Amino acid sequence: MMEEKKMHFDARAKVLKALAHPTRLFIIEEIEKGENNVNALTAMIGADVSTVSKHLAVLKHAGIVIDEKRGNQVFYRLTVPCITNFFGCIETVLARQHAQQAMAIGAPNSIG
Amino acid sequence: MMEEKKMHFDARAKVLKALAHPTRLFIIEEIEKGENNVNALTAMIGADVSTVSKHLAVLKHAGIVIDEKRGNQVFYRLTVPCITNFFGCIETVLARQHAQQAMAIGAPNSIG
DNA sequence: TTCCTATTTGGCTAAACTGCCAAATAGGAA
DNA sequence: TTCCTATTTGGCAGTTTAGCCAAATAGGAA
Repeated sequence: MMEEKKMHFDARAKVLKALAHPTRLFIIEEIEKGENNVNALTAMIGADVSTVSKHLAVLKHAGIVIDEKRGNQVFYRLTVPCITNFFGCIETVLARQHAQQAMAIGAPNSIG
Repeated sequence: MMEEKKMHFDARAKVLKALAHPTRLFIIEEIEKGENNVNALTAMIGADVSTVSKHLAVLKHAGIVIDEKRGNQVFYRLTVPCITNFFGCIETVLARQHAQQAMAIGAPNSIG
């Protein structure tokens, strides 16, 4: 694997890694509707504030969200609007999984 | 967070987690060109065969690739064609990161 | 200043992930 | 059968991640 290509895959993998957590996906979907502060997100998620803060830090470090301090609150919003439709293909994968399961129940050996 | 929604985020996170590794991204890009067997991929990647085999198992378990045994070789291919264009948004995030870095060098406080 | 709220950081434990080696498994050829 | 190649599986050591609590930091109000 060429060195340049490898760095490219590393960079993409880092972004995906930041996305790959249910709480962080929730945060993304939530702030896609509009910016939100840590406290409000924490109330919705139901985990410790420190946990939510760290999830936000992961998203920020990956360049997915951006933060802005106003008064003693910190508001987060998406850096890129495309993140949400981004999930269309994942849904396709999931739909396929469900289809396979259904086929497996009906006809165990018919999957090619 | 509602239970139903939580399961949905869990499912999406699992797919993303499977994608979030440079070697697996390489595999995806490679077999997107056409099916490939474990040996050939291993040669390209330059890791141990067992390592590559496990990466393929992760992708398979996530429903991203499918395998087919022919003779004593196993060929892998993508289950869904969309996985590749899927990365468009990630590139946008990465481009933004680079833009931010460039701006940070030229004008440290001008990022909104 | 002191107090209160919002957020981040440090530290810890438990769990998950990675990559290698060695061994097991499977198919084809002799 | 035995041998060879292709692939998967088991296991182990090192690294990373997740989530909590406690403590530190920052801003606003009294």
